[in-house]
Amino acid sequence: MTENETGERARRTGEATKAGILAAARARFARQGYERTTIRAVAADAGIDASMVMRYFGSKEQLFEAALTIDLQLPDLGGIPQQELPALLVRHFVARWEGDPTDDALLVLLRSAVTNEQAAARMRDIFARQVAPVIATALPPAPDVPQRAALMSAQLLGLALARYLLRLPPALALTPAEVERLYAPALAAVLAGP
Amino acid sequence: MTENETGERARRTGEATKAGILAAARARFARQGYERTTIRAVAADAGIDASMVMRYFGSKEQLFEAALTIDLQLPDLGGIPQQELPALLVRHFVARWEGDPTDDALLVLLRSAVTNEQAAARMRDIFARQVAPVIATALPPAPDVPQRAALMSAQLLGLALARYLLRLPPALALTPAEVERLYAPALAAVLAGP
DNA sequence: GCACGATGTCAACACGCGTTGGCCAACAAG
DNA sequence: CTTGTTGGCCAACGCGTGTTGACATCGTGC
Repeated sequence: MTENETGERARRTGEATKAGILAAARARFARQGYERTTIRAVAADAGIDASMVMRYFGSKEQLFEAALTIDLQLPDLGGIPQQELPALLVRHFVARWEGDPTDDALLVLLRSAVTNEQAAARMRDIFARQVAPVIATALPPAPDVPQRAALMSAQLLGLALARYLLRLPPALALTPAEVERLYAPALAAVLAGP
Repeated sequence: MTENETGERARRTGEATKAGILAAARARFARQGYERTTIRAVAADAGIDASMVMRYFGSKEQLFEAALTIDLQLPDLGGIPQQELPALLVRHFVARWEGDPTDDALLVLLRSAVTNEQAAARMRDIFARQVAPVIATALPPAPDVPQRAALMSAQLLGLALARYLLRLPPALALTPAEVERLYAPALAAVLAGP
């Protein structure tokens, strides 16, 4: 057994390969979803044999699980006035979707969550842990805060669906700034309540 | 001419079988999506052999195509005042989603459109032919009417996504009337513009 | 009666899938 | 040198898939 020493030399470990597999898997899952993504294709993208994927991740399902890890990177909304929250959320999400083209995490999650119960559960978890609390801190306490947060999330998800998944032409015709201008008031309407 | 006789095995006409296959296919596609739905499973649900499905529909893809035929049954909005349109749309869509449980058409379309380009194209077509014109008739002419219609569709799709596909608990906690009360103003915000 | 088309079953084919296990090359340690 | 570990390839297995074609059954028109 190899022992780690303090003066550890730079070695070509399996970690690099594992990261390569994960990146390839994310890209495939994002483009094709869970079912149509094959272990063989992921392995080919990563430049190794399919059996290596099994070695490092155990099974296709575990590989998928690993690819689902996501951090929405929501900013801290502690001091944000309620009026500015909607525009900020829209801007942040659009930027997140259109930012780094190699960051397929959101695409993986949304595309998979619609047909894969495992991914749907992950989505619910992300909403409960990352989205709902952040929105709740910017709102005065009320019994229907979680419901309003869910409806705001629905709006943001619907935007992503129409623009980045279905690619409705009129939705694509808008610039990010125009989306913010037209869509933020809609978030605000749910935020404020009827 | 074949007569229906009680107690005797009536041989099915081809149309009845075809309709049975289509109903079974819609249910499977709605629950499992395109990839995980197998011809054998559809045939078993319809109580016939898998080769019958091929006989009647040619291929799995053509069966899917047939299952995608959808009529949103949007009411004529000719005389509707603009103020009432959002609530009417929300009510109509929620009713359509929660109405007939055997009518899986919407579920098929939405679930498939996220991973299947064929279904996505169908969705764009439905938006362009059924949704956008109806919304446009209720609005004063403006250059950004299609964009606003697309964003309203995004909101309705997001609602369906959160409530019926992802099943976010807070979104499920709302009654249809509460959804209408909270969500219609959001549609109105997009409809009216900033 | 008899052929015929409609309705349906059955067995098989070819293929791609996830997964397994054996083998190989490099290399560090004893 | 031997031994063990690591990173990797290769061939194969078992299975389920979409799809095909040969065969069975039965009501009905000539």
